[in-house]
Amino acid sequence: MNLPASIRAADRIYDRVKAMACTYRLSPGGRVNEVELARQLGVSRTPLREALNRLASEGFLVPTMNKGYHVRALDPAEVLALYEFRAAIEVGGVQLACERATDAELDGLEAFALASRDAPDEDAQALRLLELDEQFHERLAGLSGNDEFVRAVCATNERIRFVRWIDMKDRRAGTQNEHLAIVRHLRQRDAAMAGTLIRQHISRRLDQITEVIRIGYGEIYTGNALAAHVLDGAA
Amino acid sequence: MNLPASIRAADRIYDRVKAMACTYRLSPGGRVNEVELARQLGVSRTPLREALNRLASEGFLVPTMNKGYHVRALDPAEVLALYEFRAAIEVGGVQLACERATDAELDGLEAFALASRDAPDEDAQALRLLELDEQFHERLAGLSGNDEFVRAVCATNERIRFVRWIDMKDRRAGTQNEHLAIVRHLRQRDAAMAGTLIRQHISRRLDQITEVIRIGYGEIYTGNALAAHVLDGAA
DNA sequence: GACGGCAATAGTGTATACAGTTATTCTGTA
DNA sequence: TACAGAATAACTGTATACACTATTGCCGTC
Repeated sequence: MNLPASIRAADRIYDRVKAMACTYRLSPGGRVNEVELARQLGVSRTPLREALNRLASEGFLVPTMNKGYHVRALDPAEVLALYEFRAAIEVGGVQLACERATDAELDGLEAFALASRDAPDEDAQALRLLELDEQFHERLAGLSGNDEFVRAVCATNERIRFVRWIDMKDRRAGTQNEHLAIVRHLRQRDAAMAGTLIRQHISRRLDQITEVIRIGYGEIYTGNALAAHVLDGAA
Repeated sequence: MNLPASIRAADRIYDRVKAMACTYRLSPGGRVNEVELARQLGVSRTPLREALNRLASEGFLVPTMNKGYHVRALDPAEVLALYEFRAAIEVGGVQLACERATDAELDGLEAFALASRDAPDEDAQALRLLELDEQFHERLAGLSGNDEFVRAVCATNERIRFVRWIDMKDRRAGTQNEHLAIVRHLRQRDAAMAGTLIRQHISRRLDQITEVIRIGYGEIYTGNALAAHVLDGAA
């Protein structure tokens, strides 16, 4: 009854290509060359196309008739839409969590937020902060007791990961304290306030997204400042 | 036999297989036999696998290591979760619509709801009602001005279509009047009330889902009572 | 008859070949 | 030189072949 580690080539490269799309090592707007990419990844086109397919239906790639796939461009309007969508999901999830989460679960989440806030300095890199932030939100969504919320949160997190990573760079503090505030209102079973807080928490930097994306494009085109590998396994 | 003449085979059969999964012509829980299904659809396994892949990442199928895909079973808990999720999305979308929709757009939606309510009798089949219902909700989501909401609403609609179809059979009236009430509160820019109404509208029959699913299983296993083709192009 | 191992079968996952479509280069003409 | 159009190359979409895994049926042992 042992579950062998996933040996499917399609699964392996799915993660790699997704990482490449998230970090924009595949240049945004550019066309994906299947033969070239397959060669680069050391597999044939068949499993690669499987991965591209899944990525397209998740919104990372855009299929074009008889011209394969294009990497979705870094579009401010779209990122904004994703932030809005994420806010709606998380507010909804928090309402359910407020009804359903046990005190023990909330204790666990509070401990996580506390530990994240007091993490040692060497962990205070933008990447590490982003990772902790994503984990908090995913765990929070999990307290809704509804996996659809978790899946939706994870999916949107992946699509805005790059932007949030850029954003994290000059947003050192505050995040974890806001997380703590949310958990504490949940423990008081104050759904309305928790919902308001998480909405603010997500919307706070919404007006700066366009600027962040401008910076992001700079990072992309100034070469390896992106440190291509760093975002690969963030979640 | 390689004829990508007009459109991609993968796209064609994607819709067909999705319909088969939605209507449970592919028996829920059962394993999908690729060679058999490909033969049945008149294509090779390659485009079929592409379709199966997309359906898996959309939640219609469940991939299993070295055993292909299984049709997702009709699980009450999961349908419940989808209803909850849908409620959260639509409530969020309505808040945005309340801020952004023009009076003209709301007029249009109201006209649609009115026309739906007063549709001629021969249109009052469960399928037709479901179709109108889905369209209303998708148009409503569209007024949020955020395509992510639309996509999410459409996606969840597809996954609960079968259950709602069963449910529609003894829920003739009321739906359209509730739709009208929602639009009218939107026109008064009363986001709170519109949100409450749509949440109620969606949650109303939540407690009967288990029963509905039981009936659904009956329909599935009593053969063509399902009228397999009817749900195919509902949206 | 029950059970365990082994052969045979069926089925998935991957690679490769091929056909049709799009992009590019080359060539001739004005 | 500029440009149109054909020839060529590059690439995608599909079919097929093959390798490896899981399942099934069979046989012998207990």
